Amino acid sequence: MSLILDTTSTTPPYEQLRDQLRLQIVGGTLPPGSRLPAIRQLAADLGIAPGTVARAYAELEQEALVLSRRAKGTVVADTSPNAGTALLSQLAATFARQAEQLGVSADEAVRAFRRAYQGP
Amino acid sequence: MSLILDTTSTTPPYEQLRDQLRLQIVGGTLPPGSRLPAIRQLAADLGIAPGTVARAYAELEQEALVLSRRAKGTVVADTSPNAGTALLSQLAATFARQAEQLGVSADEAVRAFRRAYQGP
Amino acid sequence: MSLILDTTSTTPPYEQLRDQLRLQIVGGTLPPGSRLPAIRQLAADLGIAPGTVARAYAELEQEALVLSRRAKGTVVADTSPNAGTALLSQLAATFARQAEQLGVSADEAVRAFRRAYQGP
Amino acid sequence: MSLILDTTSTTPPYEQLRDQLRLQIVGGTLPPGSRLPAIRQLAADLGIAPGTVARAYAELEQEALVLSRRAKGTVVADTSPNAGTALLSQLAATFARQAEQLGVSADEAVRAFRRAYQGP
DNA sequence: GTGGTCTAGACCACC
DNA sequence: GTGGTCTAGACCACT
Repeated sequence: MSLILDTTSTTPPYEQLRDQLRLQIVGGTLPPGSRLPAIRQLAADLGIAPGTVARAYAELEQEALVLSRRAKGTVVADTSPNAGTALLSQLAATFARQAEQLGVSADEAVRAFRRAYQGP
Repeated sequence: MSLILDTTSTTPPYEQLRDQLRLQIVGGTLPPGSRLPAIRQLAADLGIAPGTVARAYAELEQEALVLSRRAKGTVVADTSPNAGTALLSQLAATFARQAEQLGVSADEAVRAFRRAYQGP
Repeated sequence: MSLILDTTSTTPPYEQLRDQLRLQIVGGTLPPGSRLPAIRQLAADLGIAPGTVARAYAELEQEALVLSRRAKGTVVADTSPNAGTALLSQLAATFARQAEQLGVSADEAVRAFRRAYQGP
Repeated sequence: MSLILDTTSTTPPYEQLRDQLRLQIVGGTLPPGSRLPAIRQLAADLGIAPGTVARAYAELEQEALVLSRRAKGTVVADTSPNAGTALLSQLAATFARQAEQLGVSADEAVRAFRRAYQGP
């Protein structure tokens, strides 16, 4: 479980948490049926208040990405297969807007991306 | 001057403003020597308080991207020519990290990017 | 905590506050880990607006002399041991420039200083 | 005439000007009877507005350090011989207060001063 | 008219 | 209760 918080950012911790979990769920790193860490456990690990973790989980539940069952914890829901594609499109669009504002060509942006990419 | 605020975002308006101006400055859309809108003018246009615009300008001045002089307005400074490349690398890295967490291949991410890109 | 504002000076209050706190931090009067007064508390004590204190704290955070954490307050950071020496050199240089412009010898300036010094 | 303005400082230009002129008058670099530069001339040299220079001169006149005579310009007045000593004491006191807040001994402060002093 | 600062009070996120 | 941000309006120094 790689979850990292930047406490100096103005992005609230619950959003950082929610966004990272969403990526891992939709991308399959956290497959349907797997359990998220218990709220108190994760809060302790990250050194934040339980309410903050709870809020991140609640927002994911509202997006139907997880299910919270009393006393059973929070488990990853079955996700629609195109959720990943939709999220990727959205993230790509953000980068595209930035490149456009920078006045950078598509090819330049792609080269910068390939230089940065180290993944699978 | 295309400057848009997303009032639903949790990113504070002064950061949205600062980030967009930074892109346009290092990208050359706002060339060295050009004047930014007067604080009160831009505040009125965007429907926000002058202090919010002032803060965005102040942070850009701290990054040495602009110079603010009393009674003379705020002017784009001479920027190091590789500032644009550095910023692009950083933005590309953010997108790359997201793609990696999503478990998406570089080629898939590039395809999504090219679909979203509509620029020059 | 000795913090005094000169309301007749043209030096803005947030700078006076910042400068005094900086001296006490790098000098060790406020040791690493110690808490600064809460923003609203100090503002009330000094009879100024909270935003003014907040700005002083924000600038110190930017200099990495303090750390501000939501709901945890503002705490003195670990500072490089030569920060004090560097600051002393800078203040001594200011006095030296003034003495030079006055056309005063080093010995005269030192005598005046020793007469004024009442410290530890 | 060495007069330098720091346009980034929050100290208003008219105060910077006034303070530097005061040092040079009281210290004898500008002897009694000598003429200050014409207001418009100095303003042009420094790249500031004439009103700013006029204000600095006006404050010096109020301190009886200069005399403005219509059409004859501004000339340095006869100054009391202990003006220099008084000003030196005041500047020394400022440095002493800073050293004290820094928790630095008189000897340390003096060493730092002698290192910085390069004057006559 | 321009930026810089301050006020007084508000809401938010967090603990 | 704590810091972070925003508002709406004010005064100042400067051109």
